[in-house]
Formats: sequence, structure tokens, C-alpha cells
Amino acid sequence: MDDGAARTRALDAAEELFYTRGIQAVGMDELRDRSGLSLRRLYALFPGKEELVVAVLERRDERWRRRLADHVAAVPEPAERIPAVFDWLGEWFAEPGFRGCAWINSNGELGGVSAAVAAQAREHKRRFRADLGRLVSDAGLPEPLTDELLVLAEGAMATAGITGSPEPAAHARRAARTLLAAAAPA
Amino acid sequence: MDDGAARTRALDAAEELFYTRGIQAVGMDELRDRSGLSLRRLYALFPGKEELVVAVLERRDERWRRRLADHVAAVPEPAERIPAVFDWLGEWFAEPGFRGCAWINSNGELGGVSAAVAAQAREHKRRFRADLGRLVSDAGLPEPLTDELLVLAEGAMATAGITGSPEPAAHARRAARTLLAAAAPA
DNA sequence: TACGCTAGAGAACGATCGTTCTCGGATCAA
DNA sequence: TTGATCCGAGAACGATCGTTCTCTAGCGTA
Repeated sequence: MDDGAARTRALDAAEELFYTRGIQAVGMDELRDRSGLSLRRLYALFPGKEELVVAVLERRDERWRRRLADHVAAVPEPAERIPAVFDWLGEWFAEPGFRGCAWINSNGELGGVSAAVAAQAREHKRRFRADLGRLVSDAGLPEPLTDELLVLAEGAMATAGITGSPEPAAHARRAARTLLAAAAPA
Repeated sequence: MDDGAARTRALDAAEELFYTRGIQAVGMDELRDRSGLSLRRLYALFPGKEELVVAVLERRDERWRRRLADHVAAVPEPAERIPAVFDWLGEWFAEPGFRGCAWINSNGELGGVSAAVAAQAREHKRRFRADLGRLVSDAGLPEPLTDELLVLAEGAMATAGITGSPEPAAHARRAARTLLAAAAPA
């Protein structure tokens, strides 16, 4: 198996286990068993567990934002893409195994002791905010709306992550519609 | 020292260390050093670390919601108490050592492996939602507004916890004002 | 066939975890 | 004073952590 495939298997195993149970609750031995890679191989691919965590978050960021971008891109009307963000969140929340936002969780667990994890969380949220900003600007809406929508989306993720219910997405969506209507009255 | 005082010292030490660095990053030895209590005493007061964690969250819940309640109670006009919630959040975010919402963080770290911690997080958010609901109802506003405000507040906490900036409170407050205006137009 | 290199399996390392045990000094009643 | 009880100090326990090392089987090349 070449390094690319091995790396994918390592990241797949780590992402699922870290997300489900938390990072510190998963040992390198379990990562070895789940990935089918030897510890020697794992440490050849990643210098240490922290680098593996960062790589997992980095790859997840690309996938997560691409999934969102694909979903909203299917909506033709630019202004309707913003409620579509919250529809997508609701679908995600309802998936089996959903346990909140991986960056909120990772930052909560390790943000106080790992500068690399904290930086990864900040970077992901910065990118997500930029994605939202593009939607706002494409819809011809005022730029300050971006931060209000960001807070709604983050609140939906945080609340759904704790309650386990997908409803916060609908609440955030309803609030977003009100904000949109106030920003660009019909 | 009687059990009440010892318990307070244990909870004080645990709350500060857990909040600053995360729960699993703090060992019982460090809790002993910081609290000045012997391990024997700590284990006499709490059967295990998990019960100590739950007790910390429970006491923090009372203090946190009381601080919020005291702040908003000082605002005479009921409708103005809702923006005051976000003012208070902003003050909290700006405090030195702020590192996000303790329940979001704890749930992110241990929600997947500790049912007791996950339950404590759900309970805290349920109580916070009830507090918001009272403010909404006292202001004569429609009840569904409660969940929208909850999402805004949670989003402000999650975002501030990651970015380290107090600004999300202002963004949430601005959005809340728009929602209030839409719910009860002047 | 002999050799050098790679990498898997998994033992081993030192550190640290949560928890319990041992020891000895302090306290207090009789 | 004696004896019983309490409890702090901290060693010790078994488990597990992240990481490294040893051993060996398999491989391609001469």
C-alpha cells in the first residue's frame, strides 16, 4: 500500500473515532487496529498524534465546506442560498452519529492545551465565515449580515451538538429569514 | 476544615483548572495540590473524578445563570432585558481567561464517552432556554422567539470561545434587535 | 544463494492516569 | 497515660497513554 492510501486509511479511522468519542479517549493502539496500519507506519506518516489530529481537521474542513458549497450551489436564486445553508445543517444534524461540530468539540477539548488545535478551529471558522460572506455578497445583501448569520449557524451547531436534536437548524433558519427580510425588504 | 469548606475548595480548584485546560488534561494530583486537600479527602467528598466534574458543572450552572439573572434584572424595561443578555455575554467574553462556554467545551470533550457529562450539558442548556423563555414572555413577545434567541446566544458563545474575541456578542445582539423589532414592530 | 532493505507485529519504555493503601502524627475520651 | 479514631502525606497499584525499539519475514538485486 502506498503512502497516499495509507494516509487516507489513517485519516478515515482517526476522523471517525475522534469525532465519535473525542480525541483523548482514542489511543494510538486503537487507531492502529481500526486503520489496519502498523504503529510504525502511522508514525512514519505523522510525527505524532497532534499532527494527526490537525491533519484530520484540515481534511474534514475541505470536505465539510465542499459538501455545504455543493448543496447551496444547487439553489439557483442567490438569496435562497442562505436559507439553504440552514437546510443543509438540519440534514447533517439528523444524520446518525451526529455529535456536533468537530471544531467546536476539538477546541473545547484541546484548545486550552494545544495551540495547533486551537489554530485549526479558528482557521476553519474563518473560512466558514468567508463562505457565508460570499453568499451574502452574491445576494446583494449588506456585508454585516455575514456575522449575524455566522452566529446563527454556530448556535445551531452548538445546540444540536448538545441536545442531539436537529431542530436548532430550523430555529436558526427562521431567524435567518427574518434577518434577510429586514435587510432587503420585499 | 469541615466538609462544606473542603467541598468548596475542591470545586473552586477543579472549576478553574478544568475550564482553563480541559478536564482530561488535569489530573487528580494537580487537583490535590491546587485545592490543598489530600487525595483521601477528595475521594471522601466525591466518589470519583466524573462525579467531581458533574458537581463542578452543577455549581457553575447556578452561578452562571444567577449572574445573568442579576444583570438583566437591573434593566427596568422588560423588552430591554433581552438585548441586555447579549451585553452581559459580551462582558463575560472580554474577561481574562475566557475560553468559551464550559458546557459546550465539556460536552465536546466528554459528551461522547460520559453520559453524566452529556446530561449535565443538556440540563444546563434546558435551564438557560427556560430563563430566556421567561424574558420573552415577560416582554409580551411570542414564545417561538425563545429558540431563535437561544441559537443566537449559543452561537455567540461558540464563536467567541474559538476566536477569543468578544465581538460575536455584539453581532448576536444586533441580530436579536432585528428579531425583536420584527416580532413587535414599533 | 547471499545480501541489504523495508516494513509489519507487537513487546517494551517511561510517563502519567485514576484510585487505593500504608504509615504516622494529631486528637480526644476515659 | 492509654487506646481508639481520624486523616493528611505520599507511596504504590494496575492500567493506559504516546512513542520507540526489537525481531523477523518478505522482497528485489547481484
